[in-house]
Amino acid sequence: MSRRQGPNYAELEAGNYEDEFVSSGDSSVTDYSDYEAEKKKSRAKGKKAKQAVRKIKKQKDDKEFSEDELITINLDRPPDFVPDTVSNLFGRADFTYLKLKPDHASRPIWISPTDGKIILESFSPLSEQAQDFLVTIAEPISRPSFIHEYRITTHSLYAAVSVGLETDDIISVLNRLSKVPVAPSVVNFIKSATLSYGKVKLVLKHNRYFVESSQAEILQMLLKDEVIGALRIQSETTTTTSDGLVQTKAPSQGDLVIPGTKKPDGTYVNAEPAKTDDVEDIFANVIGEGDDDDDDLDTVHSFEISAGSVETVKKRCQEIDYPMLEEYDFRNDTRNPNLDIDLKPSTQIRPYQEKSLSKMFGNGRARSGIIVLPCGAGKTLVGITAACTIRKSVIVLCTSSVSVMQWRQQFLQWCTIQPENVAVFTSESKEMFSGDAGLVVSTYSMVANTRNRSHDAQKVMDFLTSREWGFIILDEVHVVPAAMFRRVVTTIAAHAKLGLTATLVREDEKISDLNFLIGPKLYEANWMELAQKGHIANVQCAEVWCPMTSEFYQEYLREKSRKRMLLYIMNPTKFQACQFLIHYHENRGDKIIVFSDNVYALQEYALKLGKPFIYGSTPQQERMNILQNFQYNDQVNTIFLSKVGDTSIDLPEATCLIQISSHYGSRRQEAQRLGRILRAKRRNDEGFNAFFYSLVSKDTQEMYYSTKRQAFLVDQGYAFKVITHLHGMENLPNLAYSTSKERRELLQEILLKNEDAAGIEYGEDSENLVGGGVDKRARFNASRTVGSLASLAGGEDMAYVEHSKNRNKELHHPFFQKTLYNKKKK
DNA sequence: CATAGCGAAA
DNA sequence: ATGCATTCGCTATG
Repeated sequence: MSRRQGPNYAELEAGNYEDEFVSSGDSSVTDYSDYEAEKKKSRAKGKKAKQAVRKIKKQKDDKEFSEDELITINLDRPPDFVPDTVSNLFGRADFTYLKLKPDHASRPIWISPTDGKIILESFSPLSEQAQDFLVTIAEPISRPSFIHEYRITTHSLYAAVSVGLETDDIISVLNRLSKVPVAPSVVNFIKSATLSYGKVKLVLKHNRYFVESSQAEILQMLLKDEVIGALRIQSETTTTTSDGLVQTKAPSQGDLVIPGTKKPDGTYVNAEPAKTDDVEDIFANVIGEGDDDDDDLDTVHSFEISAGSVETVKKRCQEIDYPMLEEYDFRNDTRNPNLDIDLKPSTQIRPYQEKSLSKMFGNGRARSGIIVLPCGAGKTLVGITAACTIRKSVIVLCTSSVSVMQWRQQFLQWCTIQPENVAVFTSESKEMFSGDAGLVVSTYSMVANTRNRSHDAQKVMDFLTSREWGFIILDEVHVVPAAMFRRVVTTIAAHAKLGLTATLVREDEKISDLNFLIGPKLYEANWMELAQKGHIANVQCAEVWCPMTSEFYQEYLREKSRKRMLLYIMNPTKFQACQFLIHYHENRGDKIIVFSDNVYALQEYALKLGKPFIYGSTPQQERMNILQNFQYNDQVNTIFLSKVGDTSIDLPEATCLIQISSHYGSRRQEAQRLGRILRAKRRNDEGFNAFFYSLVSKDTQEMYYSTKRQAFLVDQGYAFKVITHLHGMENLPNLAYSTSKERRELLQEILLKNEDAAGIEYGEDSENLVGGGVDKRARFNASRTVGSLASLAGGEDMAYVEHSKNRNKELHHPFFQKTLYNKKKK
């Protein structure tokens, strides 16, 4: 299969380079060449790593190829293949001089010599293992169906080293996977970037912070640094050697078992994938559960710094390319009391959850870092399992008090922790656990609050800051402002930190902050892969182009940006499309969520269609009421949500999502919203089971934003289908705004509403809508006849037609009556 | 004493 | 630069 595909593709692609990237004067500038080839030779490796390296060396096809053996890329083929699915591919540089290895067809990746970009053919049989490896050592840039793009950066290499990979492993595996010999520039970059990585550790012992390394020279070097040297604390209580450093015994490793990874028959899930050939063996050794420690030395050296200067030192270390790893040797921590917590025997964790945890606990200690999983993929369970592995006091921070209750509930559901050991710290409940160790769930704002606290809150805060925490879980790390984060991380003394997020937006200032505030990215899941394996829903994404009606477009052209927005959101055609899609999917048996950023539009839409809606000022009680009805009441199949739905509302499983206002091109929001229907994990083998629509008014600004917003999802491999015509929409009974009179009235209303935009008072009506009640405003469209929809001209129909009405309903099990968190009294 | 409503902050 | 949603603590109300 790939034998056949590989060469073809390679040649086509090669041919294409010639045509597409002629004369490459402006190849992207890179600092790779700046790294001189010969720094110091990398130090002796740990035994396991050595074994892995030896094993690779043994592979027959890993030999060096002589110049004669390499194939010059054929430039005479026509450029059949246009690589527009991958952002920029190799830029505009000319790589036709690269020589292919003779067996390039069986090797899945290309590596650019100039900027560390890696292209992976995801149809290669080796692709899955290669992906495992590449996400470890490189940043995923774009992962559509056939070709994936990665990039090696200093950050990604840092992450690779911190999960236990060594310089030589990285280079040899890369070389083995690559169709072309890995360029010396790339090798040198990897060497020089990783040489200093993973050598310095930050260790919290007895509430004091130590900078630790197995190499005294490195610490001496750090102490000579003007920033770090000044922050050192000389303490009398510890004995120091002649060089001024403290010497202690290096922590030893052992056989750590992550709970939940055992199958019922007692065998490890780990051992499950049958090794079919040596290739997999290599990957298991090199990438897999890399439990090799950094060195075999039995002593480590350290010096102390104050808790207050931790952040400065960490930042400085990052700057001088000696980033500190934070590790917690929890099994040898006798000072902090153990927490009696374990996963319930029935709890099984999934392979990718286990994989992410194995990155965290790879060397028998708990590494600090970030795990990236799409929403609905069980981030919470990963956090809980990690807590059950460490078995020390845990503190969980989330963004809202709603998720606080969810975390609490999940902990009680999945593991054996006693309810009296669980404390909730929010504005409405300020608890402390009574035992030696326990679990605290709180919010960022509660902990990071700088304003004056109530007396109780202060008492709890003192409790939190006075003790040493084994583990801190930081939920939704991407939303927390850096400043607040800083405060949290510095005020709470925690040995291990785990950040959880669904979307780690790259090339963002905040993300690099996270790198030294929490740690490197330990694991990032591939959405498509999870969907294929049935862990999350398979989603069909579509962008529906709704032409503006002529009246609206006239006004649109006249108005300023502020009013323009309202006009294209309230575009009658869009409204009709929305109405049609709701109708269509309700008949399919879907549960539908409609998102609108704009509160005014949200209310207009919802009221006119007679659907319940939730926005900021909807009281908590009523939200619950609406959500309960949405989940269990067959009459309520559609709800409208404002931005509240993005975070902090526990949405029941919906299967269809419609976006009517997608302003401000935020990729993260788009991803987050898509995540709302990923939870609906059904029988994926039957095709798509969730639908995501973006309604866009044609020829307006929206088009631009929409493309921007989709970028993240496209990079994750989602294909957006453009729908220009909704088949059958004209025949929908009660189609709104089907006469020009109605449209004119709407336009008048909008232009009027625009003036007094502040005074919108429909909030009080919303309780009437629960349970499918129809608002008085809905009667206007009660018996309208269908008008012609000349404006909705277009070629394509909706691409999929499914008529099994009850398919999706089957999975709403009537007996799943969830206990209401707000029924609970403190 | 519980709860709703308000303003401030970020 | 602006809108939206959040949370916290205070205060009025029965």
